[in-house]
Amino acid sequence: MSWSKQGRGRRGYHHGNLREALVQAALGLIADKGPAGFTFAEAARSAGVSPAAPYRHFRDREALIADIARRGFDLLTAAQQAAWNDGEPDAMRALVAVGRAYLEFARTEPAYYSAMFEAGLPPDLNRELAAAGDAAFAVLRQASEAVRATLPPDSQPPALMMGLHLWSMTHGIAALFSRGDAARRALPMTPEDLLEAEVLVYLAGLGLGKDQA
Amino acid sequence: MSWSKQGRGRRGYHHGNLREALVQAALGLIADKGPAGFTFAEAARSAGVSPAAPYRHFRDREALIADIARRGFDLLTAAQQAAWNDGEPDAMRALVAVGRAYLEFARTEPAYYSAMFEAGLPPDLNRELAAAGDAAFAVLRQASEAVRATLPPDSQPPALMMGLHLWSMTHGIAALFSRGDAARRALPMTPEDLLEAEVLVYLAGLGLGKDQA
DNA sequence: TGTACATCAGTGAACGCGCGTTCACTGATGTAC
DNA sequence: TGTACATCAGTGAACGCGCGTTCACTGATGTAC
Repeated sequence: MSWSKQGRGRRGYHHGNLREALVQAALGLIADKGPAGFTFAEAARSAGVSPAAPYRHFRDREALIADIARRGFDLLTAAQQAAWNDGEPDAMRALVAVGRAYLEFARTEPAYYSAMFEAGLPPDLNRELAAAGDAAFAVLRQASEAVRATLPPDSQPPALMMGLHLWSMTHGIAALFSRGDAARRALPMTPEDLLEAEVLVYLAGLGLGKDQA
Repeated sequence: MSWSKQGRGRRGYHHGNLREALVQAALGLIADKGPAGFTFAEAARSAGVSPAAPYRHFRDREALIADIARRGFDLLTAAQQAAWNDGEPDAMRALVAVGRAYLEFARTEPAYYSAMFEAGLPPDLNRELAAAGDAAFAVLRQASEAVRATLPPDSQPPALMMGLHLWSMTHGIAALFSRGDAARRALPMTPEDLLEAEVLVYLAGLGLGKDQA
C-alpha cells in the first residue's frame, strides 16, 4: 500500500497530507530495519516526494522521530485506558489488563515502541513529547491508586511508587520478552503469564488477597 | 587517550592488538553517539589503521557489535557474581546487591548496555553471545534459588520464574531510569531505592520476612 | 463574480561527505630444518 | 645459528552509493476587495 496515493489520490503538485504520509513511511522503515535504518531521504522517496519536501514539515530527522514517539505514547495511553475499563470487573484484574495492553503494544507496534524507548531521545525533548509520556504513565499511576485503596490500611505505599514498580515490571518484560523485533528473547511461557504472576506476587506483598484468598 | 598507541606503542606495520583497539574505539563511539552513530570506518580511523584493516578481524559491523555485546555480558556476569558475594551476609541482601550491580552496570557502561540490549541483535546470533547472555542470567537465577530456599515451604515458586521476575524488575528500572545516556527518565528517588523496595515487596509476597520482620 | 496578490507546499538540481567493501599488494613474523 | 618460506596483518587506492541539506524556483491555493 502506498501512503502517498491514499485517500483521494495525489492531487498533483501538492501532496495533500505529506506530514502524515512521512510518518507512515517512517514507521514502515523503522519496523523493517530498526530505528537506525530509517533515513529522511528514504521516507521522502516512499512518500513519493522530492528529498527536500520533508523539510517543510519537520526540522530534521530527530523531529520526525520525536513526533512518532509522541504519537506512540498517545496510542499507548488510549490502549491502556481501554484496558483499564474503569476498574472493572475489579481494580486488580483491570490493573493486570493494563499491563497486558502494554505488552501487546510493544509486540504489535515495534516501530512506535523503539521510537518511544530506544531511539535515544530525551523524554523531555519537547513539551508535547514529555506530556504524552506523562499521560501514558498516569494511567498506570491512577490504576495503582485504585488498587491501593483496596489494600489493608497499614500497607498502603505511595501510589507513585506502586505505579513506578508496576511500570518497571511491565517495561522489563516488554523490553526483554515481548518485543516485536528480532531482539526478543525466548521465554518458556507467555510474557503475559509471566507478568500476571509477577503482579500478583507483588500485590500479595502489599497485603492484597490476604483476606479474599 | 589513543588506544592505538597504548601498551608498547605502535609496532609499525603491524598494529599488535588491533582487535582490542577496534572494540575500544567502537565503545567510545557508541558511548558518544549511540549504537547507530558508530561506523566501521570511524572505528578503524580512531584505531589508526586503514579502513580495510578491520575486515581481518570482524566479518562486518554487526560482528563487531556482537563481540561487544558478548564482552558486556561477561562483564555483567562478573559484576553480578561479585555483588552476590556467595550469598553473604544473607541471601536476600545479596540478591538486592546483584540488582544494584545491574543498575550500576547500565548506568556506567551505556555502550556495552546498548550493544547488549538495544542494538537489535538476536540474543542467539551466535553461540558465544547466547552463552554469555545465559551466564549473566544464571547469576540471578542461582541467587533466586538461594532465596527460594529460605521461603516457607508452601510458597516456593519455580526458581526460574523468580529469576525472570527479578530480571524484569531490574531491567525495567535500568532501561527507564538508570540508563547512562540522555534517554534516562527522571525519578523522584534513586533507581536503587526503587528497586530495593520493589524486590522487598515482591519477596514479601512470597512469604519472606513474615517470621523475621 | 472577478481579479490581484500573498502564502503555502512542492520541485529538481546540486553540493560535499563519509560509508562499506574490494583488490592486488607488501611488510613483519614465526617456524622448519 | 642461519636461511627459506609460509602465513599473517596490514596498506592505500578505488568503486559506487545514498545521505542530509541548500537553493532558487514554481505551481496551487486561499483571500481581500
